[in-house]
Amino acid sequence: MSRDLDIRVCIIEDDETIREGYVYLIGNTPGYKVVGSYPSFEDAAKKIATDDPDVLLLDVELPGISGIDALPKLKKLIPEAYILILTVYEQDILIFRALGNGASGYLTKNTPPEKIISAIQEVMEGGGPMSAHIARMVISSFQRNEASPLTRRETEILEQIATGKSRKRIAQELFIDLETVKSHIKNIYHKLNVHSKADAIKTAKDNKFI
Amino acid sequence: MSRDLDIRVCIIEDDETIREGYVYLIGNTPGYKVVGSYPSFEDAAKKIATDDPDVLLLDVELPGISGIDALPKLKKLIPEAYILILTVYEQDILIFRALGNGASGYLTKNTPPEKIISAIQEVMEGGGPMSAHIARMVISSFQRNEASPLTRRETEILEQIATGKSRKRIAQELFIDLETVKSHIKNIYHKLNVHSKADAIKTAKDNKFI
DNA sequence: TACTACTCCCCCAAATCAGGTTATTTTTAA
DNA sequence: TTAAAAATAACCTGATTTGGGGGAGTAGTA
Repeated sequence: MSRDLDIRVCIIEDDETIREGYVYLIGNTPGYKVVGSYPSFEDAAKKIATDDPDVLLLDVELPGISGIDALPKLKKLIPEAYILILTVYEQDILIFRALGNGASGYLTKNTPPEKIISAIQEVMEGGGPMSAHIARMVISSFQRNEASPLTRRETEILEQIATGKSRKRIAQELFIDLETVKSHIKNIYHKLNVHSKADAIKTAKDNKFI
Repeated sequence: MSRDLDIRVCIIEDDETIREGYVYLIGNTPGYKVVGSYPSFEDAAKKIATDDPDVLLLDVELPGISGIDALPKLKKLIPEAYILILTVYEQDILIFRALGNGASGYLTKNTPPEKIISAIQEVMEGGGPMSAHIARMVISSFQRNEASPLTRRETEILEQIATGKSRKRIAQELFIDLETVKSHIKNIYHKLNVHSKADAIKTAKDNKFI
């Protein structure tokens, strides 16, 4: 019999073999308890709220609605639970959408069993478990392109523009003349080969200049 | 004698006791080699390029120039090396500035010795080692505020505004009338109690509405 | 039914933006 | 220490955008 303080885990995974593997792994680990396991979001939706899980292991590639799109809905059904993504995909778009939609961790499926258990433990203790490559991609998303053609001041001004501030306001806050700001902007446009704020911001963000 | 394939590690840490601790730990781990250890960036700057480290352990609170501000300069001196931040500070501003300035990992000083070793290993293999709390903070930075007062369309439009696009262009890309965009913006301003693009963007970002 | 979200219309004045050219001073790097 | 790069500022023009006021219809939902 499982104790009351067991960590309650739910699983949504369409591949039966893999799903049963997780159920077996977690069910046989002391301190953990599987309170629900489903092959799709649709199946889970009806019952998961009463399962009252602490942690949900979620596959991203599900039949019907994808795991990523299911995330916000699951969040509403079980707002207190932590959701860990388990997937074979390591595409940046998927990762960032998953994290943006409320996932608290992101593991690839080659994660060894003991690591899955420790990830569940970790997320319960306030951590954010991620596979090594995922963590690197997340960190990289914060980093700038060293080879930016923009000078320090130009970069600073373009960042300010990206916050929606007018040229006049930027001038005031940087203690320089409006004409100077305009000069910088002209130079930025020339360097990036654009003719508007929006295009400059897009180009700069795409290339990690800002 | 250390072999040629040892991972070459440098350390910049002002506290001598801690620094010597790291030197001892790493120097006595097979497969790792300490090629330099310094109490400040200024001391490191002269010699670190010839040390040719694979990984640099960097403290953020240094005498003179701070570790975070030293990061870009260190990157230029040793562009091939991975830099791991080691610190007692867990403030978000510090973390994001460090990652933005080129750090490949972020560890707190209560990290046990074996974890420091495995973090060095991990970063060499393409990972992004982070302490549990740091990882959670990084993940949280991607997440939205569920309690946003903005509707889906308003959020979408404010996001578009934040990319620098004009109302006309937003209208075209969303296939709605310019007047509709203006209506949404008025509603956004009212809800956020602001009177300009810049203030709306700032409020929305501060509160993670976008 | 009332409410919310989304859509569209009219009006207005002020402010901002994009582009051109030139030129001085300050910083940085060779 | 000198040349190059970066940052600063000026003057010009015309087109575009912005913020704010009002009102109103439609669809979907509680």
